[in-house]
Amino acid sequence: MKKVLIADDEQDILDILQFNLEAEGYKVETANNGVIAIEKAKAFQPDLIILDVMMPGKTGIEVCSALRLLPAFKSTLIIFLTAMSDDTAEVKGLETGADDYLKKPIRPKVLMSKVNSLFRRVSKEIDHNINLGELIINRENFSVRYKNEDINLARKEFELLSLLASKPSKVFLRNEILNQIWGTEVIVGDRTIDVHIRKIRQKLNLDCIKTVKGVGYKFEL
Amino acid sequence: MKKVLIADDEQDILDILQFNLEAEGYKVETANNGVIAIEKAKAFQPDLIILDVMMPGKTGIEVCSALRLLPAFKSTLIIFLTAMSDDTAEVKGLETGADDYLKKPIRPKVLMSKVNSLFRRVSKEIDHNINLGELIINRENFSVRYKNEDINLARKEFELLSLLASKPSKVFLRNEILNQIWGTEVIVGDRTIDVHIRKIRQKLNLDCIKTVKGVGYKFEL
DNA sequence: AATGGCATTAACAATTTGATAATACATTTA
DNA sequence: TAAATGTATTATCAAATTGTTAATGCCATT
Repeated sequence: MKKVLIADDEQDILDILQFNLEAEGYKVETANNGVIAIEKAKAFQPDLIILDVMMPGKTGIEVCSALRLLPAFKSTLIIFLTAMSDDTAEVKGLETGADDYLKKPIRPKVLMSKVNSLFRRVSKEIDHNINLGELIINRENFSVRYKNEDINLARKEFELLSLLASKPSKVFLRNEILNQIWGTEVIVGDRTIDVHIRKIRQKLNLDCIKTVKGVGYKFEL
Repeated sequence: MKKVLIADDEQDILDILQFNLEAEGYKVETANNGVIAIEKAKAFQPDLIILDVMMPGKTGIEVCSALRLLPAFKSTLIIFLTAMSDDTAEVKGLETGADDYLKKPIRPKVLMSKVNSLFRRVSKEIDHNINLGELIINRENFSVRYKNEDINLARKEFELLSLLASKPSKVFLRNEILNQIWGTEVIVGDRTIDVHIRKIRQKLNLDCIKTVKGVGYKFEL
């Protein structure tokens, strides 16, 4: 079940949004201001955050920028709520890294169609992407990003990392790995895997591949 | 979701148009005059721009001409709003490169039918154009423009570039490429793709085709 | 028939990648 | 502690892959 966090200083709006979202099966949390929104976001780990732009204290835009700095919120969906009056807010909002915006007064149907279509959009991308906080593996682009920097992995290295990361915490036996990546035909020596593992560790400079002695390897952040 | 920019100096008109467009699921931005319209157009990158002809400062026609000079707006839809009185405006407007015009007073139903039908018309053509900032690929005329200069690509070169550019960042496997461009019947040698790639790189003089060794090629600006 | 443009191939150079061996290190076991 | 076992690291070489250039054959046009 998808989780949505709503932040607005008007209780009415919170109620309306919460009602509608819950009616469609989303799990909802609310926050009355920007500071609380950030706290709740960290605790609740929502898939979508709806942020009012004008809030006392921290504005929605500030909340958004703050969250985007955290790896856990790199790819969280964010929608802004703006009052009719603020004109430039929209442009600025999208630049800050929001995925969409919504103008007040809110019409539930418009809201829900936006929310649903955002989730639909993301669910298509999910096939190709393994998203692990600061580490993003994209099978379509054969790319690996860590802390927003591209890591250049060779083919076998990529396949190996990709395999391990596809099921974090699962221990892959050396045999399993050989079968998955090298196939049953090719026969390679024992040290081959180690060497590739080492290169990945080196390039990634991140201790995410654990050795399980006598058994195999596993991916774990 | 399609993006629409509306420029008019009358707030009433902006409100009416915005309301109707958003009700149909368009993402809307507004501008009160020509200068702001141009700024917003650049930032917002709308799919459709609705321009009032009579605006203080820059007229809609001037805005249109200015935008059409920029490659990013070569194929953006533009609709003019004209008062009953201006007679010649329509003709002039279409000459400047507008796709349609609308007479005031505006009737929402007429507006929406025009907008929708324009998008429908374009959605058929959209296959023909790939627009990537300074690089414009037009499948209809087999033409490629880079920085407003025509690049002359041979057929296979064009198809290849066109394929890669159709999904920037996606890595196309050599097999995929062969299937898409040469089909399954024809069998060509291994170096054929490379040679074409090289020629494209040479002619485009732009480092946009990346090699992913052992995998394939991808387009990336 | 001659020309010019294009697609393909051949041949070779350059580069990248993968596998292995040799060695060093770490952990467990006797 | 010494031996045994398993893994890490490094250098090195072989193999695979791609880049480049020139040459060939084809086709349409003149």
